[in-house]
Amino acid sequence: MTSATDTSTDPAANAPVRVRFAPSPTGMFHVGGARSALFNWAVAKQQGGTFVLRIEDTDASRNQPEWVDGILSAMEALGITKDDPAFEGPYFQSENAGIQKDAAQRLFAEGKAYYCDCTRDAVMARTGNQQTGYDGFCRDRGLEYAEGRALRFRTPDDGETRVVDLIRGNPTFPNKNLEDFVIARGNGSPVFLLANVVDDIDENITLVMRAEEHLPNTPKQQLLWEALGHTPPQWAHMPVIVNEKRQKLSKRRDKVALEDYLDEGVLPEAMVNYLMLLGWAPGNDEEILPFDELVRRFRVEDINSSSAFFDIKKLTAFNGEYIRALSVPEFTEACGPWLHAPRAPWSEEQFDSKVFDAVAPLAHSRVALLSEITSNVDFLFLDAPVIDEDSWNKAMKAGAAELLADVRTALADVAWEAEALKDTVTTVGETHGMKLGKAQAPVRVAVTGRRIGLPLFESLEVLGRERTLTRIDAALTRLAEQASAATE
RNA sequence: GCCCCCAUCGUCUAGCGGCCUAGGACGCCGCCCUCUCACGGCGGUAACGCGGGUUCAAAUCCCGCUGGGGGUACCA
Repeated sequence: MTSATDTSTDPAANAPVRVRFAPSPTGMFHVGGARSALFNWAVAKQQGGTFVLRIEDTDASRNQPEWVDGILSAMEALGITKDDPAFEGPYFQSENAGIQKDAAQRLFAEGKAYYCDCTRDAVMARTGNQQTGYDGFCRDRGLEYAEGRALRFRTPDDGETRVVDLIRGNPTFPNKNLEDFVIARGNGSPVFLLANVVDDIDENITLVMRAEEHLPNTPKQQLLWEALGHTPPQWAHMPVIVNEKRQKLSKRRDKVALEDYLDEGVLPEAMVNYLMLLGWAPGNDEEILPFDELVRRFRVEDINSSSAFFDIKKLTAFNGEYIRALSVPEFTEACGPWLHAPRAPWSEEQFDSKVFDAVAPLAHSRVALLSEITSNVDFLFLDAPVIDEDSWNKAMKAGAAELLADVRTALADVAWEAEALKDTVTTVGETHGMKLGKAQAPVRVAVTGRRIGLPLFESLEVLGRERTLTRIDAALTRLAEQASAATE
């Protein structure tokens, strides 16, 4: 005997799909939530259906109004926009409190739910301290409502509840394992299990696609759908996203806020593409694809059922691809936030957009995260380069001082143009028995502060002769100090 | 404890009984390009958890084991 059979009101079988994303505003927008939203969005977009955003704000103690704005703006960044005809909402669960309570009352009136005044301790004492759940003590006591009495749903004693899940087959739960769960608190407020179902019914949701952690809730919710006189929706439980230890990503121990990744310079498009590939593959051995194409190929049935590791390295690689696919002007535009305070270490007066434009093409392929742009170009805007000590120690070996001194002399009067600068350093290097690869190192560190970075001679050209010579002089001075300190 | 889910390279995955000597991507390692570092190009490394079945044939189906994970609230 299965309770999955419908009880009445059968919604039009071929009606356009209505999916929903129902986050609770209790913190930063989670990448796992982002993926859920995206998968649901993909289904709605592909099938000409509707995507409903519902804010589950019933736990007043943990909700913060500002988190709602965070959810909205994060979704906007992902391309899930209120302006799209497929988008509906946002609705707020708290605004549905009335019909949720009505539903609870109806269940009570029909004998499908009953009031219970058991405390947790009392239940524990009765069941022998085992975690076996509620024992049904109040089932037939005929209690009426009173402050402090919770309303419990009466689950079937036998049979089983089969959940039809698009991703994982048909998980089946013996009804005897389903305790009489609480649907309304002692103060009358509806609990998640009920509120969630009532809202889904109210919003005519036809496909509930959510994370696997909700799978154990599903038989209970399906029972509720039926008890309320409706045919349950289709279910699809997607795998959880895990950390390197294969545990569900949590805000406590893992970096999960979408905003954090965006702040580091992950392009939203790259994030969307990466997230879509967590638990699903578009086929054809292809990965980097525009969202529209991913939507075209998306199939709920093809979503994987095993958990997926959130691999920042691969995300970063995707981001590099997306950055390189940008035109230089687009790249420059995207770098904007990192070129000014507070993210940039230089002041507005020090910054020169023309100078940046000159090196942008060179930086373009060297950046996998937009935030990396600052360390690539900071030497152009800061008065003096930030010397990386490790780079200094590696580049300023024996002979570096002599070489630098000769380079400095040669650079004093040479046409200030990349090719000529390169020839100069090449020639000077040869007189010291160094190939260009080796000879450029001390110059690079003296001028940029690091041994890796943009092509040196183009950088010098943009920097200008005066500032270049000043920096070489500074390096020479430091070298001399080091030498005398070493001989003392 | 109980319930449920899951199981292919380190990672994300392709594979849905023969096209598999298991493909792609990230990572890693070489080589080429090269003023450093990147980019790009080329090559390499590396997986069907174990044991039983079913079948002419199994990574693919079934069972068991083992191992992971999720849930077990008057949170959502």
